[in-house]
Amino acid sequence: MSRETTILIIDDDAELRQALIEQFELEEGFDAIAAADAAAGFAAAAEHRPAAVVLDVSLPDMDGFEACKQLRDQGVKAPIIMLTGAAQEEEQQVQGLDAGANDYVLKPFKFSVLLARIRAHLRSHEASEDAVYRIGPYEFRPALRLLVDPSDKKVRLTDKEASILRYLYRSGEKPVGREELLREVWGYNANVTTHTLETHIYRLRQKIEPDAQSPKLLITETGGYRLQV
Amino acid sequence: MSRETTILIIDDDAELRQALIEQFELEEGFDAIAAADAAAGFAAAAEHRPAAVVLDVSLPDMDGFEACKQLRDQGVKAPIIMLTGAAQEEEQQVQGLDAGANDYVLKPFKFSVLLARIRAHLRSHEASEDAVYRIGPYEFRPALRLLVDPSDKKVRLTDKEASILRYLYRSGEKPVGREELLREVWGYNANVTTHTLETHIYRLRQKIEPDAQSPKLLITETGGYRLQV
DNA sequence: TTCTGGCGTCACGGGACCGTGAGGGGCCTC
DNA sequence: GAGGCCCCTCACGGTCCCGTGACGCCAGAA
Repeated sequence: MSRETTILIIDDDAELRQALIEQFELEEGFDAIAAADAAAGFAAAAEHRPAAVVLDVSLPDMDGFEACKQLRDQGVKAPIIMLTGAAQEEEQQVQGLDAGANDYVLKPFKFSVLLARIRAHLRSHEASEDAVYRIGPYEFRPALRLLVDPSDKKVRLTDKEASILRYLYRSGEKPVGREELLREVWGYNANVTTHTLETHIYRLRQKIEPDAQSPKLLITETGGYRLQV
Repeated sequence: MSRETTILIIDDDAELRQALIEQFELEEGFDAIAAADAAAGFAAAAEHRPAAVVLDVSLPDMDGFEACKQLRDQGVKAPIIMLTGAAQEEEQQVQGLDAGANDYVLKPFKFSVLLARIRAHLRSHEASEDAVYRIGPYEFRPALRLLVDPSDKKVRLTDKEASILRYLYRSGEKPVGREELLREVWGYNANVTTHTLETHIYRLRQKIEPDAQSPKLLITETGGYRLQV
């Protein structure tokens, strides 16, 4: 399924790359992709829109600080964690953080530490305006209430529609009961009926389903709805 | 002025506390407040709503992990940076980050490193849904388009009103020209006149100024507006 | 078969939000 | 003092959003 959180690793050390990919994928259930130099990293970032980036400070074609800046210029809002093996650390840390990195981890590091830091950044980035979810063929930006399809066409969602979609997304592929959805979107003392919710689902489908008659993304389950991500 | 970014330091080492306060205040222009134990820290967090928290792992009345969790439970969404002097670091780092901390810095540390990390967190927290600004007597939550006054009364803002207020806030006390504000709020090719903006300012004043006739917060300057924070 | 409950479809009306028009006050310049 | 400019005030109408009502379809139970 396409819902996995994607981590991009940019490092010229093939061994480390491979080790990180394996641990992210097998032990943590992330999607991990890797690039050996900055140029490949930029391309991968543009294509896969990773949820986080692990970036080595020394790359064959560019130094990591410059790469970090260029990633930001390229529009990458995801957390960037820089890795270093260098000795004179303090100044580099400051430099890295000022270049737009979110964190700076010294080699050698324990995988568990890197992982905990990535998790912390992902967690705090969740609540960010820049957060981007992938739903079927769409890019979904909850804070902007916007869906962007592959041909870059933009669909504006209303407040309620975006809230529904966000809650369904965060529930993964688990079906969400109508009552639960009402509570989450309308508040604990929702004084609307499930019929109102059904109407919003109807309108949402008109916007996101190519064929609203046979929904492929926003599936009806008995008692609720589910997102086919 | 009340606009300074407030940093809360919770540490039982009086010397370190004093050194940090001085550096934050004198060298960096932050407001710094300090507490010697967790209980005092909770009270200070509730009262001052700091933009970031520096938290020692070992406190007289509670360990730092527990303190971190309680801060979160208490509703503190600001970045929390934990400090440690302990030797067995890795496990503690993971534990701290899992407890809800955003970062974990080892003692001894260079002040410049701590500062760079705080800056990085403040920067990324700016774009968060949880960001809270202080405007005059109000708490302003841009993502929720909400103003909360001292008596906890809530004022809902419209989209445009919130955007205007956010941009003015981010400009500090510098006056912002009408054209600039139009560009920022309505987009680069705004096809509305400044008269539209003036009307929104009028409506905003109706909501936030006790006496809309003589504005105390949203001040008219020649050519634009300024926020008296 | 008929009935019933769950859900989809669609139209209607009210309210919120926003842009604009009309008018007015204050200040400066001629 | 007349005119012009900047800005405030407030009302009007259009559009979007949302809740609800009315109706229809389908499946399972009676």
